[in-house]
Amino acid sequence: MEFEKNTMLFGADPTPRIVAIELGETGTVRVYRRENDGSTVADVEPFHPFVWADSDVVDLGIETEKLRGDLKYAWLITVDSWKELLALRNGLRNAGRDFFAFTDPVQHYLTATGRTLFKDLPFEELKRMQLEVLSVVGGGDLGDNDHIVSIALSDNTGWKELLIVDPKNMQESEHAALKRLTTIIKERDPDVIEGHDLFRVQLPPLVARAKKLKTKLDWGRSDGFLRSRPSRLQIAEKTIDYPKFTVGGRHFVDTFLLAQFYDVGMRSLAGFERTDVARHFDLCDSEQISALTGKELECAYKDDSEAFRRRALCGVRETRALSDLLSQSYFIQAQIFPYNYQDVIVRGNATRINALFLREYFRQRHSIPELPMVQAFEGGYTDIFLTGVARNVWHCDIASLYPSIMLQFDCFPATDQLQIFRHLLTDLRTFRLEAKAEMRAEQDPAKQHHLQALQNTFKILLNSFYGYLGFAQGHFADFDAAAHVTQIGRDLLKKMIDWLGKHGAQVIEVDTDGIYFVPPSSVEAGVSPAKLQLHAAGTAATTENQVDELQRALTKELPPGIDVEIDEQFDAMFSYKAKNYALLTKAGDVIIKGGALKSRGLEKFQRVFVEEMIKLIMKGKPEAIPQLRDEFERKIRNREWKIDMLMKTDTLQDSLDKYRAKIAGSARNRAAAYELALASGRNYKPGDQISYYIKATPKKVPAYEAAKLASDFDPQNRDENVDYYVAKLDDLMKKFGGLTAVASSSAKQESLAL
DNA sequence: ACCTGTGGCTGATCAC
DNA sequence: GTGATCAGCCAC
Repeated sequence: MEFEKNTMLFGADPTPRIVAIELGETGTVRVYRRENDGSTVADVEPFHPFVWADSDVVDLGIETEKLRGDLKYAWLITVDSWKELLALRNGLRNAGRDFFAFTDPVQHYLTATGRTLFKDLPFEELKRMQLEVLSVVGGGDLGDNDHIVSIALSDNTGWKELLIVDPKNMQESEHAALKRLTTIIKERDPDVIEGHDLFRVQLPPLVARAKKLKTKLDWGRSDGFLRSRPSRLQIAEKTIDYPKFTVGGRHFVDTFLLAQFYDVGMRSLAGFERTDVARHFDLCDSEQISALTGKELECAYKDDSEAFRRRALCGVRETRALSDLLSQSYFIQAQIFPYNYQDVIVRGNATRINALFLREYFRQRHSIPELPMVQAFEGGYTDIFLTGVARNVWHCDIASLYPSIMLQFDCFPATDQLQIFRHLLTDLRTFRLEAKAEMRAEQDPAKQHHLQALQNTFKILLNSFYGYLGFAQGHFADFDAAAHVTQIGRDLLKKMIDWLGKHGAQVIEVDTDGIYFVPPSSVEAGVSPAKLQLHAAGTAATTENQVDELQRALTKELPPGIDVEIDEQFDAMFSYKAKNYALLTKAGDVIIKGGALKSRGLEKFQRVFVEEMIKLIMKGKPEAIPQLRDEFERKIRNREWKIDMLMKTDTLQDSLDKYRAKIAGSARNRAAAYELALASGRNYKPGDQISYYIKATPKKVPAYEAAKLASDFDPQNRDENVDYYVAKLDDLMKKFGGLTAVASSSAKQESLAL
């Protein structure tokens, strides 16, 4: 199956192996292509940016094209250069006309032509260079005393080079290193420059030093300069401000941002520094070398030691390995969406889907709608029917619930007159199944890996379509349709719950598309739920039949196209609150879900304690819990742990200025992490993490006054507030005290006991 | 300039 | 104390 032939998804122009697009001389773009011999050629192509307008503009002396259909923006104005487009936009704004236009010239070009980057280009043929700059901080942030001490470079062919600034001849040597860096970039001509925290940490000092030392960073493919402007990135609940750097004809990829995106799905990274991420993926070839920081690093540098060289090169090696893992999915997405490679990474799913809609409406010369009025709508159904411990717990869920509902019940945007939504959803679903099947059949590991990345990309896209319906900035968003989808989802789930209940199952917990329950045969009828002891029944063979039988019976209750899977069985479940539970797998592993049980907002000792306690509860040994508590208390009082067990790590969401402003305006409460960040005098930014603990104080004071940075902790002279931490332990005991023995009923189920 | 959605729990703080 | 509010994090 050649997925790339689907023009709605991949664009209508199949031009292969484009590696970059750059704005050229007036009215042109340069299209850089990779030839089969590995060289790069530049084609100069005409450039016609455009504006969608809500009315004819002949009165302004501009020609327009009337588009099909009766949607709001039904006139297309095309001009011959970027300069003209900027002038047109100003003209329309001044004339009070309503219009819509992309702000990015590359999106204009790719949308208008139907081209995308990287078609038919293996990932290995992309020229990726890694960069790591080490600086010595001589005072405040990027002060005059700061210097670059080394620039490490590598690329995906295995080449590497280390530029070290001579400490005895700082200025001249630094100047030479920067010039050499520019020369190397021009000679090796990478498509992509990769680095960890490239935008916030690596590039700003380079620019600052280059300015100071009067050397130009003309890294562009046609000699253009490095440019930057403040930008903002929303990653789940975090907002990261960063200077967005661009340079003509190349892409910047920041593995720090890739790690942030990765963690949204997995929530498994300990931190976001390169060493944290590399360690998580088991990419550290030598932790000690990599972890060499601060003073140690400075000494190693001044001694001109081998350790310094190894450390400096270790960074780019790890960055390359990280990028190998994390950037492939975006490489594929760049073949689909009309965005620059570096922009595909930072654009959200719904924004990217919007770009697909607009490209297809443009191709078909069809009018487009205005942004819809925002409306709140209800989400998925969540409920809990039983708290405490249950044994022999099964899980069932509806396979890809929202995509199935949208297709089965025709929940599509009302304004989508070309039915793009339906077509894309249908195709993506087919493609995903095919890519999965092909992947299983494939022998070559490299091709298998590619297919895996492809099917995963399809999956993410597929799951974003529902979100698009409720996306305020999507031209084809439809909040009524979104509300309809969730309404059907809630109804389906309630139907399943009813059916399970009627057939003797005990439903425990429900969330959106899945149900945890104790199967019928193991629920003892006539026992008061308050004393209900649920347990396993039957042999493995009969269980298998039971699963099939139940799954068939349940599916029969539901509309066609809605498939239920009983996908997992567990030895035990600890049900605490909605979206908060733990599972004991048949293999003996414990899976914990929910913020109340495993949030990063809890100190490590609390997370460990909760995990151990839940294990004991699920394994039927609650009597061992007081011992566990005493052991933890002893370790706290004897100060046996390293501070990482007691410290809390918070992520700064606001800038320090914004925090100050909010405090001044009583718009928020004080918080320890911000108070410490302010007191440190360092330039903390949103997205940065602060680790702190509570020190002993003569009087009881708010946490933010007793907080101390973990980095200021002195193991020789410990000052943590042991009573504070023991009290937390007892809070946990109280919190879970009533749920340790057997399943207890919630208020809703108590009526059954009567 | 940027932006998928809703639902739910907890700790910290603060006004009452 | 108690409840309200906010921020942060998590499930799906």
